[in-house]
Amino acid sequence: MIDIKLLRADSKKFYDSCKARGFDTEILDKFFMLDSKWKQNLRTLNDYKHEKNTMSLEISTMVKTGNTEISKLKDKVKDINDKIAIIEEEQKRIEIQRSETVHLIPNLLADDVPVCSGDDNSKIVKYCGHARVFTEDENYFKQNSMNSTDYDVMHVRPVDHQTIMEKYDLADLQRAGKIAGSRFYFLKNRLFKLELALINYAVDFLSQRNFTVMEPPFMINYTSMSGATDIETFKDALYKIEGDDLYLIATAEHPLASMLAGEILEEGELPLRLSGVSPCFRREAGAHGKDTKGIFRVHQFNKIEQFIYCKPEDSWDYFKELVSNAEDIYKSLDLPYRIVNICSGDLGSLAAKKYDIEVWYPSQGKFREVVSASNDTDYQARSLNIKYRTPDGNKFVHTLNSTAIATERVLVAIMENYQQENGIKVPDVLVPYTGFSQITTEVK
RNA sequence: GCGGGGAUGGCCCAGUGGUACGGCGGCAGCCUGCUAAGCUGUUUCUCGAAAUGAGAGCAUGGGUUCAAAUCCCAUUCCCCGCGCCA
Repeated sequence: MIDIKLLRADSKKFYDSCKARGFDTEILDKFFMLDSKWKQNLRTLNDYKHEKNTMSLEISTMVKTGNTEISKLKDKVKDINDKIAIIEEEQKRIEIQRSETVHLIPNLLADDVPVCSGDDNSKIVKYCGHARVFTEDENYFKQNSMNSTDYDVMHVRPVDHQTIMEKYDLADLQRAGKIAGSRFYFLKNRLFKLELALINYAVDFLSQRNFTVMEPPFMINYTSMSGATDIETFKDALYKIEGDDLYLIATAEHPLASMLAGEILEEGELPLRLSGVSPCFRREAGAHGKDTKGIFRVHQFNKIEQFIYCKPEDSWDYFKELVSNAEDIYKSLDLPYRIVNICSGDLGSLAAKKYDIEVWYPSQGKFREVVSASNDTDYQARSLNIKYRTPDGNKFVHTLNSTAIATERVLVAIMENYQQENGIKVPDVLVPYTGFSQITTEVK
């Protein structure tokens, strides 16, 4: 959530930011309307309460001195109590409305976010790697990789991952569909082992970079979820457990962010580098018809997430650190990728800035998102009330998050980029984790 | 799931209906040749330009009362014991 004091003091910033994101600025107008009402009410409420407290004190001294003429005063206080009750009820209503409104106001944009909308307008920051590109995709590839010339031309379209999975008996989507529905899967044999290898690789990788690795709760309650996300917008994306106040997490970011809710950290504890390994559950409502085949877009996938709590003045440095950690992973896996500066119209409301890493998928002839790194500045920390102690008082920390590996998407990327005539080569860095270097029909 | 105990400011802890005691730590100042000790103040949130202004705040939500940390009801979490369980 945004800083109400800052909003009151510098409303123009917020109007500009909202416009750039394509948000309706009416919410800001609505906020100011409700806020002035709220302030007005608060004043009269406090005046009445003051009067009440004074009288109560008078009664107290009268009781002590044995004065019995207190019933008149009691009646007066009762009258005031009635008035207070009426205003308080109204104030509660206003507060709820105001808080709903405030939660709809998105974070202020960082200065270097491209102002526009639509995926195609996000700015390509960097391309890296050696790609395999089907002849027909050559122009598209060049246009979207800052004119990279580092690629092999394929004269036959590379095979898509669902075909590969079928051929080598690596998954069972049909039976998963039977028992759970579409967008679920059984991962089998060496593909499953490859997934375990990816998880272990990421865990080792992040441990070496000073992250505390952990497995978080896979379900959290409403309060935590709404603090960690923009829950009103994402309600349809989340699975709710019937009969309990629990939601399945859509990313480990949710528990990693809410775990410190309400806490005050010591300056020396920061930065706090945390990594969460968890399944992610997403309803993918509104994605009908998109990526319906295979395991690219599914209701349940595993992910290793990076999360950092830090001091406000350091957060842009840690943003770079998160992105370069992720980059180093894709470099080490030798997957061709580009980095995209997500434009204002596509940014989630928590993020001040977001970089995506997109890997080249040769069968699709497209770059597709595998990593999303955001600096949420103090927006998430304010909703969750996470501060740190400074000599000038307690201040909100900044929070940042980034994917390290979303395993299902990376498995797809490996199958597509590492395919050979009679199998899939395992990326070199993963071989120590898998114990095999090929996925073929011969061995399960 | 059952029984018992508990939750108070950054931390520890007191408080059986009258408006949060005390300590520790942190910060600021005073005192000191320096350090330590000592002394004084301060320590959460909100409204307010500010006040030597006011309000709120004792796990959460209700209730009783002129007045609730305190009494009543419900809920959450933690600890101990029992039960169940991969």
